[in-house]
Amino acid sequence: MSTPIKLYNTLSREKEVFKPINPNSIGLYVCGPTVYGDAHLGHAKSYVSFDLIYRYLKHKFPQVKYVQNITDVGHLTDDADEGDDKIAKQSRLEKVDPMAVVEKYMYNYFRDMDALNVLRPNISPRPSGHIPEQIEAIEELIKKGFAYEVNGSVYFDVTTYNKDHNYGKLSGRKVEEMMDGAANRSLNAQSEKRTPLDFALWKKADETHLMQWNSPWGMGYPGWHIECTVMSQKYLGDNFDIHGGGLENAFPHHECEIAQAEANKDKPFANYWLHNNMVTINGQKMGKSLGNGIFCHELFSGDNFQLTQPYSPMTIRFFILQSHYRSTLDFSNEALAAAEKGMRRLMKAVGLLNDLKPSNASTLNVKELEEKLYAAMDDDFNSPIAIAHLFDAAKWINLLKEGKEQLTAADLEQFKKVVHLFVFDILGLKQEVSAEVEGGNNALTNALMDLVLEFRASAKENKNYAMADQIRDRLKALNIQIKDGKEGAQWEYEN
RNA sequence: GGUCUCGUGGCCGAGUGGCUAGGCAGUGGUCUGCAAAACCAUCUACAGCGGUUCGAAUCCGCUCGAGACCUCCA
Repeated sequence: MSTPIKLYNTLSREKEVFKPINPNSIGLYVCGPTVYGDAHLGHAKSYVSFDLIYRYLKHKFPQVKYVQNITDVGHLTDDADEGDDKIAKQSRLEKVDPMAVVEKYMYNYFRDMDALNVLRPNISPRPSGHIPEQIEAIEELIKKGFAYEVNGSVYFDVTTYNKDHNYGKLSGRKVEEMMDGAANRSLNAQSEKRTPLDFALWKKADETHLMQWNSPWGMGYPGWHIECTVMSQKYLGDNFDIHGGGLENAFPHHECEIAQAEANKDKPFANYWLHNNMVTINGQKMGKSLGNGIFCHELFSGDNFQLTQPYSPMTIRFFILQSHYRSTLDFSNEALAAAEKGMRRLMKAVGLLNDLKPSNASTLNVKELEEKLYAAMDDDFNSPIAIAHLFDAAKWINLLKEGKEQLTAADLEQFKKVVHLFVFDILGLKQEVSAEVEGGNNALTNALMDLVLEFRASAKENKNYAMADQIRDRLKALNIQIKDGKEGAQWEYEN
């Protein structure tokens, strides 16, 4: 399948045909988390979305280099230039080393993403491990006149940069307008910056600062934006294909990344900018200050006052994929419960694929289904449309099983292949099996269940419905559902 | 205040000039000893008011409402 992918590029504000720099190796950089706390529903949406994009690119191209940073220094609590380092602040709260904070939450992050079946990036670089590279880039910026040092800190000179470049081209802002806006706002008067728009490349650290490194400007630490510029270019080249991240980072973070990169290299940075949208909870933004945040592990356990029940990782993933990555996604228990039911129906059907028997003729158009699925994904990774088509496939599977539709052996093979490809490989869904099922002796269980169903069948034959219902009810209590059909009864676990 | 985005049926959520989105819930049916599951059928829409057009949920304007960024957040 070599149909072109169209993707919405924030730089142009329209859908563009994706033209890779090198079709044999796609470069994808996505802003990763600052690991000072556990991953929440917003992280889940963001990284499931980019996982979908990564998976689809991987399917369409021979190689995708996926780089996603783990921020472990330099991300401040207030704005890019003031306030405390988030990691340092958390380390004081937890009374452990900053890097212990990083280790803990990084592992938790990967644990939760693994549960969501998010594929790991090829490279997860950390800024603390790229201090020399960042210093080098800052020195180059100073040398080229795009940055200046004040008191051991270094700032990017937006005014100078904007003379020959367009600062604000990503977020659609104009420097003059931002200056006006900034002038009207009560910013700290004694700032070292020449203008409020300038941003920190390197910050001076006093003795009490927990994470600091030596530099040409004395002891300090890198600014937040420079890490992404340096690490993306180090692993993907000065000009690479796709840069992704959360919509809230378009300004200033991504704008600053572009400025740093294009000032230094004098060539375009990322060709395509992809931004995913946010999660709202009952229509309201999810945020720390609102106290309505939900961690991934809370979703999985149900342990949060806003949750009426636990939701499995695949339910969360499916819920996220049922909306488009550029749309806001509104969380509610009702919506999650609906997603859970829908997903179970879909996955049950997919699980029946291998039981289907071929016929002499086909009554369904597999080729058309395949084309629709590709068309959906090619159109800016439209997973909700793809899922809608997969529900058609689920309906087909059930009808095929009942013999109401037919497929030839060749079509059936292709049908299985396509459904498996999109459900498992591209959408990244997987069958969820409870631990007790997985841990059980399946061969033995199957044999025992056959026996039980046999007894029930003979009870029914003798019109001993009390007995038949008792068997059904008792099995129900064990989370085993009996499904009567004209070919006899079947059973399955309800997770 | 500035910049931008969005308002779709009971709920979630696609679509974006004329063609069924889909899921969940509801209703009727097939099947069943009865259920469940599955399948079939079906109801409820495009915030409001103008305008453009043969035709608008889709384009334009205004009003109302919500949200994002500008200050930490995926």
